[in-house]
Amino acid sequence: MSPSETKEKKRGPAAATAPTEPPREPRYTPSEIEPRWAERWAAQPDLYGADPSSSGKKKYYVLEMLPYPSGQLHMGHVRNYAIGDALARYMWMQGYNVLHPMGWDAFGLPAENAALKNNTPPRQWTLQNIAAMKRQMNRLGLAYDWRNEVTTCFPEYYRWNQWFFIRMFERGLAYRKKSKVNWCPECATVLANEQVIDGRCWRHEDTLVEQRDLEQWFLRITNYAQELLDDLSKLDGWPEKVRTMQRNWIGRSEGAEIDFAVTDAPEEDRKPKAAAEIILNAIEDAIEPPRHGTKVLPPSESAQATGQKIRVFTTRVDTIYGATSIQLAPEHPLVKQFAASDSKLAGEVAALVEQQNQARESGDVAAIEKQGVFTGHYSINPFNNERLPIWVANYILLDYGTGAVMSVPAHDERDYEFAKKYGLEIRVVVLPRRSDDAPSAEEPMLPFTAEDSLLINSGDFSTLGNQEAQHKMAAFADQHGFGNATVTYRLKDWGISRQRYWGTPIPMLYCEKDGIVPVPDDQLPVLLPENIAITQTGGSPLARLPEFVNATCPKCGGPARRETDTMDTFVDSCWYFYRYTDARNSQAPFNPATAAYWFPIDQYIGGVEHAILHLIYSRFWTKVMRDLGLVKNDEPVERLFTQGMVIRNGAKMSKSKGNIVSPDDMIARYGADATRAYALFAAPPDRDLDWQEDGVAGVSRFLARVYRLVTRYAEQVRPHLTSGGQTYTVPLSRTAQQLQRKLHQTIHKITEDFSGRWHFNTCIAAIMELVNALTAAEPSIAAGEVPNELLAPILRDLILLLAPFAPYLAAELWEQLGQQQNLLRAPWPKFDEALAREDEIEVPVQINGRLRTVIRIPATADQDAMRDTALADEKIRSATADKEIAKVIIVPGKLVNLVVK
RNA sequence: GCGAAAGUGGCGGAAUUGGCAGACGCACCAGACUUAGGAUCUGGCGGGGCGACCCGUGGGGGUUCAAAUCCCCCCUUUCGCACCA
Repeated sequence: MSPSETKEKKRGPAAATAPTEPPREPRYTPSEIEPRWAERWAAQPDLYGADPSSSGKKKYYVLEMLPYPSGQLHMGHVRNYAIGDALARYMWMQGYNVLHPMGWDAFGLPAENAALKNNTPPRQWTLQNIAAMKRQMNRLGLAYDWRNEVTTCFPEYYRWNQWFFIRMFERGLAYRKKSKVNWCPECATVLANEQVIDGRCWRHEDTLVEQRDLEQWFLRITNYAQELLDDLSKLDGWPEKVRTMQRNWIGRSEGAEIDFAVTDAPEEDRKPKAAAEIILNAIEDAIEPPRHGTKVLPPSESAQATGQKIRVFTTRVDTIYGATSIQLAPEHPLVKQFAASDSKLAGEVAALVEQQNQARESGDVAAIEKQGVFTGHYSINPFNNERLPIWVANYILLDYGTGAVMSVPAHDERDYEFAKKYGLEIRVVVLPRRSDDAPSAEEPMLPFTAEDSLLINSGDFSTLGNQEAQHKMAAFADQHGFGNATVTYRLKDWGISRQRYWGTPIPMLYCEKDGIVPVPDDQLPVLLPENIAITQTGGSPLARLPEFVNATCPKCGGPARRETDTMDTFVDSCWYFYRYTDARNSQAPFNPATAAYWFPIDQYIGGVEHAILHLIYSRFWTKVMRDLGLVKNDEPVERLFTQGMVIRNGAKMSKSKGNIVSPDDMIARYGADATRAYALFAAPPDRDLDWQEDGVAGVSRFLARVYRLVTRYAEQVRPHLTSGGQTYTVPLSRTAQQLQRKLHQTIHKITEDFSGRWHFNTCIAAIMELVNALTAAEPSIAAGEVPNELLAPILRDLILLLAPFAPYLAAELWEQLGQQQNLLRAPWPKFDEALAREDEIEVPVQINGRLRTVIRIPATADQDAMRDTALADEKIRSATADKEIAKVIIVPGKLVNLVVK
């Protein structure tokens, strides 16, 4: 027998309230109530079941982002799940067929690190963590249908990763290439572009990412760049912030590519020596001669040998007559070629790259001073046949556009800065457009970069508007074979190869004879060997297992080598939410008909940190699946909600900050209901939440008050809950009416919030107000002024309103009211506007906008009545006695303002 | 540098539309009760003033009968982007 029960018995039954003698009542003991209910719920696996064939019900798919099984839930998880769970419970009570699943993003590096540290196999470590976190979730009372649980490290799941990969390979969407890739020395693996933040690893903020040349598998996400961009405009249920981030990430820009021929023509004498060359000579003098006596070809000679073209990308082809140099990225192939025969140049470029790398470490890339080196070579502007010096510049990026740029100092900030520094010519070729469509007479402030402008000094294109000129000049280039209009994206193909163990094996074979061969479908899954010792960081552990590596080519039957890299774990989370709809399917990733019923996800909830990574990859995957004929929807997620962070003492909760609050601690002290309700009460869900333990205690006190209140009247109202309608034998007292009114106002407030604003903090505050009103009315209840016929539905509805936020307490009290029906299947309280309406209202009366008094008037009072009552008020009469009332402003039902001189 | 969001008591926050600033909770103060509890109940709680009143939503200006809310300028914080040609 628990201590609380002992106390209960000693205290005896609840007595009617008497102000002088507080009743002895049972205490609210979440530590007893909650585990009891958790056990009952666990025994009913279909309690939160979703039924696709459910007749007549509308479907609702609510989903929280699946966690990585680190071993412990943190408060960010609790907040995330408390939001989703409240919504799921509300939708159930609204009569929807709700799918609310949960799973585990179970592959990933921490399992390997843990294996290294504790000598525990990754699988074992992961499964232990899953068990621990699942226990925490159940203790929190989260309403998940575990029958659809998805664990991404199980072969039953990852075999479909492999299946999808092969489908993509067949369609040219997965390909292998050698390229410069991001390498995190700490992770000892390659990272996707999306996993590099400010040149650093997304998991290791202090670790600079290196560039390595490696053979990698890529997914051709760029094929979908335009659609991923276009469809963002359809996602009006997504936060604008996330859409903007994705737009920036995709980074579409329209422009033109133009070829500049590298020239071997000797320098013309009639042209004055360019300032650049003067500077170059000075630099030359300052630099030591090549040490090994390499033969340095004169610029013209080396160019003569090539006769090549430099292709530049520009969004401002209209300014091409203002180009005064060509700038190449230091890594541009032509630079290598120039440098091969020019060791001085090679040294200068190397110095440039070195400086750039050092600057990169300091973080602020844009602030790095622009530096360049003249190559000694020239190229020809195809529009006017001018000879332009070719430079190497540190601000040109190899992997954007063509890695080469025409420099137009008059009309580009960076080119301007560069030209000023090195004394390059600055030539104005567009002018602001005046209101009469003529070019402005004055020289504009340089650099002049405004979009709407008119061309000058641009041959046949002069006087054109620059938009028009862009089209005509690109067309001109096309006609003459030296360029074309084009579109570039910043988005790059997704590199998914990881030199790690704990991930999905890439189902590919390398055969001497047949080359790259996919593993046949009937041999899937390619199982991840589990008896492997993780002994070191780095390298692909699978490569050290001969029995894994050595395979047979399915085409020729000869020996083949297996791919030993594994897939990026973001592949796992690309489509897991489809698997939830049909998680035990062994014939296909899921049944398309079932997915078609549930998709798109109605509400997805998670942290904003996935705004790019997961949320762009999974959009891509859905589009691929659509093209494979598996799904009908273009987008996976209808509405997205990004919750704020949980912070404490001014910083995000983290081990390194030492400000972690453990959910287990909170549950042990205050219960799951209080912990969850506080997570919703302390701030609106989209804002950061400041965790204050005193606040949890406050919410816990509130729940205890509800518990005592309902317990106190449970027995007396129970018989009055069976009948359907509310019939009263006597007219309701004023107090009774007010309680009823407060109830309906609360129903209205919470129902409205669930349908849009999601300010659950004020929802819980509203329930507190309702409870305060009930408490205040207790003397009247004791005096028999509130009939049980009314008190019964008020208490019942109070429990229902509380259920999404504090499910354990709601279930407990629901039973105390004698209700047999599952609370989640009980209908949400119905709002009655007539009952919520006030009959008498307080209206502020102002004089010149300052509050002077408050009058009580019937809610139905018209403007005249409001004016008369206000003017008759004693305070107002004395305040306006010797003054002239110039004007009376009346806002019906709101306020009276007297304008007095 | 560009873009977005935010700035309200000692603290978390409230105030869908311009209409009583500070709901609700925490902390604090006073009291009641006591089987002294991680209680509970009642009252108070932006600042100033004995008072009538005055001041008050980051700062400064403006619009309005009326501004936390709208407009202009500035400051601070957070987030995103940042040599993208």
